[in-house]
Amino acid sequence: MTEGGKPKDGYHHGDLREALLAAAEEELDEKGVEGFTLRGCAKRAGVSHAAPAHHFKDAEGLLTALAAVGFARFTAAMTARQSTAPADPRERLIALGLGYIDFAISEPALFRLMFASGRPDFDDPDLQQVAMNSLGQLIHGVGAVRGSADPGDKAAMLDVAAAWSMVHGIADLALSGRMKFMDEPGLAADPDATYRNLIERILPRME
Amino acid sequence: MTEGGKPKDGYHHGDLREALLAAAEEELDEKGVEGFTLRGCAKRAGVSHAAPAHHFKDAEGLLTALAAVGFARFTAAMTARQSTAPADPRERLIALGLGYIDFAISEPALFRLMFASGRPDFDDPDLQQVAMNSLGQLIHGVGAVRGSADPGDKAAMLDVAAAWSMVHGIADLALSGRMKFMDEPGLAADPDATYRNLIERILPRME
DNA sequence: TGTACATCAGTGAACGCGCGTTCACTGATGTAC
DNA sequence: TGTACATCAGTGAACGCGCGTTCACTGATGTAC
Repeated sequence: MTEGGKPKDGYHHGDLREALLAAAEEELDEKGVEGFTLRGCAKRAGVSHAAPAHHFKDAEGLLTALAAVGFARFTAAMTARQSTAPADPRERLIALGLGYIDFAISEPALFRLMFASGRPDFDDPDLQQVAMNSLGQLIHGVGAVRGSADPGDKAAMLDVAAAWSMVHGIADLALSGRMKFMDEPGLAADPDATYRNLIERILPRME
Repeated sequence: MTEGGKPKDGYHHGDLREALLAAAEEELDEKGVEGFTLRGCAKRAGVSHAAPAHHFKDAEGLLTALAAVGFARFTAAMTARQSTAPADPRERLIALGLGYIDFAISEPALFRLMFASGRPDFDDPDLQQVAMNSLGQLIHGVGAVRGSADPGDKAAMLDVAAAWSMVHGIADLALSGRMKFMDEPGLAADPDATYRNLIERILPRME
């Protein structure tokens, strides 16, 4: 079997499942959740339109798997940002938030699929698992800022909700172009500085 | 001509435009942005599927008009909440935010259409106007909290972005069921108190 | 080492469906005279 | 007040299209013997 999802021979694909996921991502980027089509994915993968049925039950099945890939990448984006941050818990939480926003902006279609569409099956155990991992990362980051206080009590949950809401709001507004009004008053070049300024506002109450 | 969008006679409708907007809202509620269909709207309005063409160019035209209706109602939801709030600018801004969240939760399909879909034509002047009104209300509310400081400078824009992001994030997460994790630690009955707690966190830096 | 066979991934033709669009039409209304 | 006519909202049949689904099939692989 060849590596990397390349065709194995002219007939059997070798790793059509992976190829379909990649195709589905392209399809999603270009057509959006609304125009997403199973036939389109098959065509992109260079395969007959009946072939996907061997790997995914239907379009929702493919989108569910794609959403799971998205959450894994989402977690990775947050980790990546954190890995370049100073050890200070506040800095690490800010970095996590910037990673969250990074992901939304660089993969808008995937972000929309994950957070603003009803198409994936969110009861799917795999999807729930990876989504939980992402949330866990956030809970952990907030917990570190809070120090030794109980990570499960109401105050902690409120802190998590505050951090999540702020960061998610920034991401969603930025992704849909609604942060453009910020470009006018000559701060121009550095959106990260803007986002950092916003995220910092939720820190004071957390300590 | 009869009032209220009722049929005028068996043939001409009387106010099909309004009836189609109402039908489109139902269609959107039930099918979501993804399943929205012009034929479905016509059927709901009790009219042949070719009739809408006399009032809207196509499905996008109808959705654009519906989004405009949505923004008008959105503004009204914020105003309604503010009208029951104490005169204190901070209380009024919190009320505005709660109105924002109210709207998202009570009209999720419309909110999605307005903030998380590419289907309406956001370059449409009418739509842009009503959307601007909503944003203007927010800018005004933040300005009141900031007092006499320049409402157009960078600090003011950052305050607006902070308030907007927080409130929008809460709304979007609540609407997609992702605030459910807050239900566990026995705060149960009063989501408004939770949202208020979150919104209050962005006030300190604004004064 | 070679042959038979089960397995299963992929093909391609066929289907029915709902969609948007077009078009000749019809019925109601309002206005000119 | 009555008649002719232009206007325009709505009808319903027809169309082509792309979709998902089904089905008999074919080709490659791996395993039993």
